[in-house]
Amino acid sequence: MMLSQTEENYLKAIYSLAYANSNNISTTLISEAVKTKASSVTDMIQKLADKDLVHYKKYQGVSLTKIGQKIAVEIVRKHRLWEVFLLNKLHYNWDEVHELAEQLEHIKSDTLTDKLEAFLEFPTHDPHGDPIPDKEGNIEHHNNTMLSSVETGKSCVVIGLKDSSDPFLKFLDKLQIQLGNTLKVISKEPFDNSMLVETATTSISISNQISKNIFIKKL
Amino acid sequence: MMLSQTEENYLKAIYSLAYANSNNISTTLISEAVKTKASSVTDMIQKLADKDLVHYKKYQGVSLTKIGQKIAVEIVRKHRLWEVFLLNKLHYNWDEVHELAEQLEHIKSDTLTDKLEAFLEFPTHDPHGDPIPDKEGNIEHHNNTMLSSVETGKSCVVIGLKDSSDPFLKFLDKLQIQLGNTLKVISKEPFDNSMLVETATTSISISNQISKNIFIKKL
DNA sequence: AAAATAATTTAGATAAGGCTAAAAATAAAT
DNA sequence: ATTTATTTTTAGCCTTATCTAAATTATTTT
Ligand SMILES: [Mn+2]
Ligand SMILES: [Mn+2]
Ligand SMILES: [Mn+2]
Ligand SMILES: [Mn+2]
Repeated sequence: MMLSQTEENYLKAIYSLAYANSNNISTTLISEAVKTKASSVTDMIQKLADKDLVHYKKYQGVSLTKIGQKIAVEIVRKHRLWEVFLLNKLHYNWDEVHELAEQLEHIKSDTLTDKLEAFLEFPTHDPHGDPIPDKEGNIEHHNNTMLSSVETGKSCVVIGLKDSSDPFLKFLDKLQIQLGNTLKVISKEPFDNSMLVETATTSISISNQISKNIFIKKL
Repeated sequence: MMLSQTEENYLKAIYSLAYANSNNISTTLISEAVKTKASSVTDMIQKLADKDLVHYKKYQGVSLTKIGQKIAVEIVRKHRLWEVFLLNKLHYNWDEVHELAEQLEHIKSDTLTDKLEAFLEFPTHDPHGDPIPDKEGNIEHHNNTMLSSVETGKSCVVIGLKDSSDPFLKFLDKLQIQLGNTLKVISKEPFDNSMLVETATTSISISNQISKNIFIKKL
């Protein structure tokens, strides 16, 4: 099945939204994700339904079919592998790779993705900590433990981000927080749920908004 | 200036045709190069003329403007750098890289090309021996000495190909001729201008059609 | 120089993806 | 249970890149 870049972007958007929202995905949510108008989304999901890539009943929102899901995961796989390439090989920063990967994920080839994966030595996660699906489409999600849930006095390792937007990434750069860093919770402020956190080099105060967006593994 | 992939392909086609034909390029030639109908070409070259990328007078064919030429060379640069990446890093064969580079050359970024070039350690030629333009668009063409012009008894090194089509590349694979190989002309057949050539491992007969398509450096 | 042929341009259509504005359906609030 | 507000769909139009068929210009051939 030969899909346009636009169709691929819709599938990927629906996939991400379904992961975050579980039930049927609304036209409006998709329109925000692909930055277009709701009326255009209706057109496109009807087209995708004709191609059996989404389940769709008028006014009821959409969900991916088996084949739609498979294609979406392939695009996610390509996106994340290209991000690894851009960071590890071309030395981009983690806040620069997403935009370029948005283009590179649409390169069509039967062999490119697997060759790229081998060249990168089979990375398991992208620069933002998101898991990279394997060749068969299997994907190991992390188990949603956030920094906000760590008890006072306990330590943890940063393994991922819920929000990987450029501003958030730049903000973490400023705090000198990177994937793999060990953080220790010194104290928690009941008033606003902020926490004092010890990094390798210093101590910083982190708002609840931030700590709810950082995936960690407890130590 | 933000150009579509289609517009970029037209500019690149006109650039290549101009290098091979020198004078103004006809609508028909372009239509063959971009695999479309002549009427579509007329539409597009009018659009490119409006954007000052080509010089165009009705019925007189087109030539690239300074800015059109600059853009075309940038795309050629990207194409050839990606081909080097695909061959050197992902271990594709030289007959497989072109199709993928046709897609990759359209990735838009201010920084990607230069970073890719640095990562590849500033290659000067692509896998088919074609010169890679530098950052400023300077390009060193080879001096059009063909294998067919080598005298009997003399040796030469293969440095490039006039025709880099997949069938020709596969044929050279069969003959075990690669870039960098030294060839010695054993004898020439006046009747059909074929030649007997000694390679590192064996002797082969090469037709004039082939020897006219192989750039060499005399030793 | 006129006629025939070939190349090029124009005119009119189509398909993809998008938009605005209006209509229809669903959800929320009285 | 109505009314109101929100969401979704439809209808009609636009742009880009393509096509076919017809008209026009250029090039050959006689
Ligand atoms: Mn990304
Ligand atoms: Mn990512
Ligand atoms: Mn090529
Ligand atoms: Mn090449």
